[in-house]
Amino acid sequence: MSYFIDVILPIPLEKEFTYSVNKDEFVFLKPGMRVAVQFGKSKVYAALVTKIHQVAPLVYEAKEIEHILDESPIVTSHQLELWSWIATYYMCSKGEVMRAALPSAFLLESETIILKNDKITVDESILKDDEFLIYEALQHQSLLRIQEIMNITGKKTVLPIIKRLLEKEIIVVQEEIYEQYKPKIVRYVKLHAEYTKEQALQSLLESLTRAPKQKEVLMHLFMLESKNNKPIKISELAKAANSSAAIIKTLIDKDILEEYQLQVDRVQFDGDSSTLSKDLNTYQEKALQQLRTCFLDKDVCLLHGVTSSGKTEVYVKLIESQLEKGKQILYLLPEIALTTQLIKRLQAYFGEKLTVYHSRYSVNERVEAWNNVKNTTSKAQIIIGARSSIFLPFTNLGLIIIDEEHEGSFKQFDPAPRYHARDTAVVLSGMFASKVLLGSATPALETYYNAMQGKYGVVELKRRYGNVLMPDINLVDLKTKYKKKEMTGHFSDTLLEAIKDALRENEQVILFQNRRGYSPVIECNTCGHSPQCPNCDVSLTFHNHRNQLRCHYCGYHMAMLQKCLACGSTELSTKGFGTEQIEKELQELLPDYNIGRMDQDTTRGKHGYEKLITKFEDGEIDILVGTQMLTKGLDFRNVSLVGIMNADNLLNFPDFRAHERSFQLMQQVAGRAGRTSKRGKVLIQTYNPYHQILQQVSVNDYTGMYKDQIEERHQYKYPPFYRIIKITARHKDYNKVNAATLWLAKSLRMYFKEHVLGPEFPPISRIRNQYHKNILIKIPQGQSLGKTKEAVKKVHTTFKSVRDFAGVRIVINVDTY
DNA sequence: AGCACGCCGACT
DNA sequence: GTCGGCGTGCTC
Repeated sequence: MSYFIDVILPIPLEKEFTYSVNKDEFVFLKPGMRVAVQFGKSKVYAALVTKIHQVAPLVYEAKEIEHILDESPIVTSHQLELWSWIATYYMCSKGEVMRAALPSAFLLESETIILKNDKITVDESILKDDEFLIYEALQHQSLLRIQEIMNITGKKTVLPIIKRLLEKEIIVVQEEIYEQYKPKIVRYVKLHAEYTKEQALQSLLESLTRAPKQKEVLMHLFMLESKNNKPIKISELAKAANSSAAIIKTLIDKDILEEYQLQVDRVQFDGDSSTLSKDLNTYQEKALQQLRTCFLDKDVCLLHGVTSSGKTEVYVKLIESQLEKGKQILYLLPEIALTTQLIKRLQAYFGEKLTVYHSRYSVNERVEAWNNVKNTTSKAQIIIGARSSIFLPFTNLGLIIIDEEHEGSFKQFDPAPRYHARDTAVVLSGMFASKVLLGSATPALETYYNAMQGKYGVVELKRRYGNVLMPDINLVDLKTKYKKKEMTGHFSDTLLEAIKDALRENEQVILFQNRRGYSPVIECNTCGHSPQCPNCDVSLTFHNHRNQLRCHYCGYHMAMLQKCLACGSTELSTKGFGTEQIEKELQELLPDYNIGRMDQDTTRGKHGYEKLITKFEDGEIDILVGTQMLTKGLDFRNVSLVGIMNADNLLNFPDFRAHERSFQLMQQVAGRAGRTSKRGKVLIQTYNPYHQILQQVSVNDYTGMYKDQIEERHQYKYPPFYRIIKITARHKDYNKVNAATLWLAKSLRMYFKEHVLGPEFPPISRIRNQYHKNILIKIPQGQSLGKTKEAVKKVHTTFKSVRDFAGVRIVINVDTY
């Protein structure tokens, strides 16, 4: 009898693969366990078992597995179900989902190592030069890696050389696999069992009179033992006795002390969690009651609460009641909002029960969090994390909170799976019959639409906490300001005066400019030429700080030009402005104040972001200039003024979401102002103060914005009325991209007629020397999504078999938000 | 995705 | 002539 398993491999291939196993393995294996398998000629991967069966494959011989990696499943059946849903809905392979879902420590990959063959005596004369080099290196080193061989020979293609050496039997190769996860072991000590009797101890202490240091250590050990009655770490003892590890080692060697080891979690919370959750004010209390009622007959509810209305406190209450029921809670946040500020606040309430799952944590920490969730340990009852935390192995989920629900970063863009964590969370929640709470001051149009349609429940929270007034938002017309010459650099007199007023009152200021660098364009005054990126279709941004021209798409950079590349003129001017320029102007205008800048360039380092925030909180910075980063979940007490340097470049963004996004962004930035008793002030500089969106921002009119935008979406056939699938073709050859997309659009039109838009070049048509071109498919309500995707897949498959289009990369993006 | 195989230009 | 470029096809 033969036995087989089907596995998912972490590679972008549609198929699952079948391997053969022996009877014991057949009995032992369960879906969700990992096995190491050889795939292709040499590589070994960790594959995930999905099925155990006895159906032999028809057209090929199944390979045997290498070995089993897990004692018990590391992935639950719920997860496998969710993976399937993601793969189908977002049109990607299960392997891609697997890669995104598992902590990288679970995804072992092998590396080829080269060893010398001891069984043979080598005739060195038959070796060629590079072969000899490797042979010689192996005399000194027991093993070599491919990378090392590349360094030794100075060649890029080393595999043929290795092949020749293999044939001559001079070397052997092996695949080295390594399990990346290493449990953290802490060493403890206790008194050896022999000395637990009073008398034995007495004589021991006497015998140690001539070793005062050792006696000292022992005395401290007793002190520590009596003090807190818990295991004593070696490191702890060494510190307490002001002694060295060597002395302790001597004691262990003499069998006076006994060493033992325990496995511990890397992430441990050892603070105080005694803080009781705050009492809610009447409005919060009312919202909480409404939410509870809502959840009786709705699975998803929206909490639409203005900025600083105390949504978090409401969440805390809901979390508490889930904890009482022993359920797990998932708290999703956009990556950037996962600041220590918020985590500390929640830790104060929930302490030990809270686990943070986050890309900044090490692979080992992630594995521990994973295991804690799967084993339903109390440590991982509340998970707070960014979008990838939806992949954790929940067993008993009761509630998912999605804070800042409108944030675009919940959608993954670049590597597949291109999933939206909010929408996936709703599906995940369905598997556990749990509830989803969406929270936002500026809900996504789709969400609000669902709420209006009665699909989601909705609860409003319109008062700010402590009855702080909503900030006073004013528009500043740049056109008249320039005409009247009331501008200093990029600052209108209105804004500048307001900044000075705030500073005089010892308050802080936030200035928002949605562009980093000094200026996005450099132009020659004589011939009008402006330097472009050689790899991308954009002009280079000038960074004053480094005196460089940089491309924000591919990272290309060069020293700032002294003269025009086209005509040699030295008269170069800057067009447009970014955060750097604002910072510089401010420093000149207000030399007595400290100005900070927060953008990708200043938050690059590991704790760069953290440091800036702390500095601002501590009042070391008076004015903070920054990009989008400023908007997310930060809570600064002393900010009384927020300035938006230029609203127009937000509004003019070529995307059907630009207006919605601008509204959300400006409302969120504005929300940073005046979080305590004093009413905050917001100034928005624009050339177009009568723009509908700006008017709506200035009076906090979310509903008005919603009505206008939803009308437009309806008229122009955009979400939520139509779903969108975007298909992008990429290739370095311009003509090939054109031909390929024309072919695709034509084929798709056979199915979807007028609902196919394009092909059209995006605003930046070339990135990293690859041309991009898009086709949009709009799917009306009522049209089967499943069938639509099948049709798209069919077209894609046919496309792949067309010879002329070989090498054209196709990216399918479902729900392009 | 990796990796092998095979075909073609540009250097010792 | 080999080296290294890249296009093509396959992986249980």
